[in-house]
Amino acid sequence: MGAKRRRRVMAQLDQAAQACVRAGAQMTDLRRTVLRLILEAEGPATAYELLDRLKRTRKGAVPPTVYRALDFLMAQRLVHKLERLNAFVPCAETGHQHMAQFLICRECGTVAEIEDRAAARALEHAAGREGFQPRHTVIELEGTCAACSHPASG
Amino acid sequence: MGAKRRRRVMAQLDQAAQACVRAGAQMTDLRRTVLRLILEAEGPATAYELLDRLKRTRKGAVPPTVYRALDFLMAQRLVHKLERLNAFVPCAETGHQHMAQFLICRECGTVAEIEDRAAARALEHAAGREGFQPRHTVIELEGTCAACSHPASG
DNA sequence: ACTGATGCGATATAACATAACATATGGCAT
DNA sequence: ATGCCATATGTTATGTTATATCGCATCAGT
Ligand SMILES: [Zn+2]
Ligand SMILES: [Zn+2]
Ligand SMILES: [Zn+2]
Ligand SMILES: [Zn+2]
Repeated sequence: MGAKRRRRVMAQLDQAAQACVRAGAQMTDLRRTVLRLILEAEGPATAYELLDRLKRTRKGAVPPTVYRALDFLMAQRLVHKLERLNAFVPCAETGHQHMAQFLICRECGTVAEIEDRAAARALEHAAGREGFQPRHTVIELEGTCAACSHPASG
Repeated sequence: MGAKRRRRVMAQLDQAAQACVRAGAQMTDLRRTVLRLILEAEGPATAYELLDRLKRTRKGAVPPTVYRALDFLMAQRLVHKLERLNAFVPCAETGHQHMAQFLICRECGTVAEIEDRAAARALEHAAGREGFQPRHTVIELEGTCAACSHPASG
């Protein structure tokens, strides 16, 4: 089970590297490592959690080390920041631009990235009516996920 | 011009106090003062900005003092937190429950609270499809406001 | 070689938020 | 009146998240 997942992570890293080439951006060792740590994480990872893991292989890593990598990865749309959690997750749909939307479960901590076009359109229109040009949109729904709603039936 | 605004703030404070009574919540001096500081602020106010102002009249105020008041005011839906800015604004539409939506201008810092029912419905439906029950939703559009988009025509 | 852009190292500090325990107050049952 | 509980706030300390700034190395274009 671990092997399959590792292969998937590797494939995602390669995809990400190719996307960077296409965008004229440099996927360095550091950035690739931080992205790998995020991909390998079970859920959202905070900057300092990533830093701790990064330190295992990169002795001198300090906060700016990881924040710089995160800034790059966010600019490339390879990862998203969850503002409610101050934590980072891989983009579930890299490659095409989208208005990321998240469902964050308070019970189990699970985060799901969804993409509801109707909601995105509605917000774009609402902004347009105000003459507002959105550059970055945060949409995070915090509550109870399906699994945690059901009283463990079975 | 200042007098008019002060009267409006006072009216808002009284409304807020009444809402608290209806909700069985205690609008204490401290909480009222923090709400007043938020209402008087020109724009979004951070917790530490509020703390600094609070200290002028409440000598021993420390971070927990203001964070507790903010927690109360948020629970009463009298203020919102802007997650992108770690800052607080008064609710523009107190009294009726709503999915707050914000337009945050990067240029001038202006924040507008809007309420687009179509977007809210779409997100509720999207969550429902996933079996997710939202309790709190963050919607923040960051970009350029109408005033800042126009090259100062005149 | 010179220059500018980028990536990263390294140190320090700023900004944001909470834990944990103490004290005060008021309502209420005995 | 006394004891008890809940709520609000005081108090001290700490934890967590993020940035500023300066320096060095590399590399591409000139
Ligand atoms: Zn995404
Ligand atoms: Zn859950
Ligand atoms: Zn509101
Ligand atoms: Zn503006």
